[in-house]
Amino acid sequence: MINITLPDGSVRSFEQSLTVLDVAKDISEGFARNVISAKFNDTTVETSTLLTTDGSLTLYTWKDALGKKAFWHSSSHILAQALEELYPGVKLSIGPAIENGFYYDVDLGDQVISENNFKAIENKMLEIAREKHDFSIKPVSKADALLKYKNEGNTYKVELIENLNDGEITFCDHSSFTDLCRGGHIPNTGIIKAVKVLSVAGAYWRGDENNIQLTRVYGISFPKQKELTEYLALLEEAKKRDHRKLGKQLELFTFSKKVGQGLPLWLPKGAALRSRLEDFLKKAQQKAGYEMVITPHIGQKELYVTSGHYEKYGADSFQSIKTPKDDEEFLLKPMNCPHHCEIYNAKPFSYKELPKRFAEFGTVYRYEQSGELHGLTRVRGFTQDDAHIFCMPEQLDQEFQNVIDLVLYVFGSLGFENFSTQVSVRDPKNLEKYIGDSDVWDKAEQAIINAAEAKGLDYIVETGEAAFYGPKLDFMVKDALGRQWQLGTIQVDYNLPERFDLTYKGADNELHRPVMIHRAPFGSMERFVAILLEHTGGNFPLWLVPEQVIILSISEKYEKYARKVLNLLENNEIRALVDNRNETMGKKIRDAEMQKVPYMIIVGEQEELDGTVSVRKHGGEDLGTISVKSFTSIIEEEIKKTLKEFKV
RNA sequence: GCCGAUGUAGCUCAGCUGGCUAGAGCAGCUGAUUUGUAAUCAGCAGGUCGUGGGUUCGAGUCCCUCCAUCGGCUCCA
Repeated sequence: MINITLPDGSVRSFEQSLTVLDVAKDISEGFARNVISAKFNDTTVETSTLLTTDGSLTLYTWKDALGKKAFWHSSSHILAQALEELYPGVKLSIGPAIENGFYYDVDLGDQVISENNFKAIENKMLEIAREKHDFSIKPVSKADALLKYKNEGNTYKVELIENLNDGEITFCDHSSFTDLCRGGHIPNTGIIKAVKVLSVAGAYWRGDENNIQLTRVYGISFPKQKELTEYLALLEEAKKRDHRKLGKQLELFTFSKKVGQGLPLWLPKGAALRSRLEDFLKKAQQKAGYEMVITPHIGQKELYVTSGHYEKYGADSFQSIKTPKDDEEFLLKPMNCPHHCEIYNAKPFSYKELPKRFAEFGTVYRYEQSGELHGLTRVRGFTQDDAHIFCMPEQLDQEFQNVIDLVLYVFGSLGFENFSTQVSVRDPKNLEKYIGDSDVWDKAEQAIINAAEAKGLDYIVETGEAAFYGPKLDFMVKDALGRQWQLGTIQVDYNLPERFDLTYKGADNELHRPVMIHRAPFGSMERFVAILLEHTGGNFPLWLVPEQVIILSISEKYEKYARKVLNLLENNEIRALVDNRNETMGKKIRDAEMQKVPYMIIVGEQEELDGTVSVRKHGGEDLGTISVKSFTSIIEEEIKKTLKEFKV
């Protein structure tokens, strides 16, 4: 007699051992047809797994995240089989399910896969799928497992197996195909009805660029053709929100081959938008007790030797700028902290004056690898909304929490709700990557976790993601295609104060060392605007948008009245412009719609006579004919709703 | 930096297996039209086909170099 507990707490008793699928059938035949994977006592199992003991069982269908995982994991086996058949001699390495689909990393020798081959791979995969092969898991001894792959000359699998213990090695079979595998499959290949090979890329073995580069084939699969079609349509939709496309369309920024790659040029509308963002933050920072400072774009090499940046990044950065005569060397500043440390050092501070909070929209230059550049999200010259807080150790927790409040305020004002927070700490296996004593790092990491806890953030801890001088709390947001980007960041640093010999006079009349917080709520203006573009699809909040209102005159006869309305709006600090082109109303509306102007005002004979305006919102909503005054209050109300004051 | 792909007018794209002065729509300019909620009509102008080299009687089309961009990998102070 065995008892199986289901997620709802109910217990089902069975006379004898039975498979996962049997339990599903016991619940309902219909349900059982949809069950594709399961978890038994926290271990992923197959639907064919025989249950011999009491335990709790969770059954998954395609609708569950773990069901999808099993589906895509199984699909990657089929991809591997297809590749083996199409590319003789291919060596398999690893092939997991990912957030959207799966991939397989293979060593093709001197064969090459390109987009032209995708169709053939898909067809082969579908052919295998249609044959409805069962997936079956079998235990294999380490010796046998090694023997198989040594015979095949597959060093990747051999390396993987060598790191496994005897007794925990399993192979998964379907059709004529066998692969080293931990398990977690769907019942048979026939469930996979639609397959798409999405892309092919190079990927270093074990993620290490010193290793050989394998070929990574990305794919996705679905139980219905319709779902694949919908997914591909979704991808197409997402591409329309690409900030590079929108930035061009809305004339916000551009790049020039002559100026250089990764060096963004802000166009008038983009520059205005950006300075509006800066003003917004300046206002909040002023309330929070920050003081603005300004520092130059270059600094003596010695400055970065002191900070430790030169040793860490000097070789892979823009190289030094030399002077005509003397043997001086300057570097383009890759960050603002060393400059701010010297501002702190400009005069002695008493503990009574701390914390000092120096803020600057500081433009920095970093030599990013060419393959890394990406629109406005990864560039070589960018402006950080930087600030450095110098405080006493006992002020650290409170200061850090205050910064979290500021970041949350910034995100809230711009409608970022789907962000995640991560605490980035040292990689304990690579301590040589970091400067400073271990106990100081412990303190810093603890301070961040304390603050994140105090603010109730739902954070994850990422090891190895810390900056070389200190751990950080990062605010991550996804772009249109689901790629994760770091925007806001808050970092605790005990090291630079040491290196720059920063001090304050304590109540005990002794000199003490302050702690430093680096922080940037936006992260960088470039990246923030990019992600904001992708999130809003170019429909910025009203307070931020380049043009809030466009006034469309029906004909030249009403241009004078249009100017009058413009004037009234401008008096109320509403950003508006007049479209008095000799075009039809339909054309003017179409153009304004494509420029994503939030409000269109139409003025003709009727409006001029009554002193009113006809209002159309972006997207087509008709607000009717109203007075200019009530229109301005509509605008003011909408702004008030999204843009709240920062409360300290 | 590495793997794969792409690069034709300001923008979006066509140009088959190499063959006469490289096409279209939009944007621009000129003119007509004076317009009521997503494209009025006509005309004009605009391109050393990313760059440099090569193959060929002949290259936008084939090959190589470099540059830039895109999708990944690595990296990200």
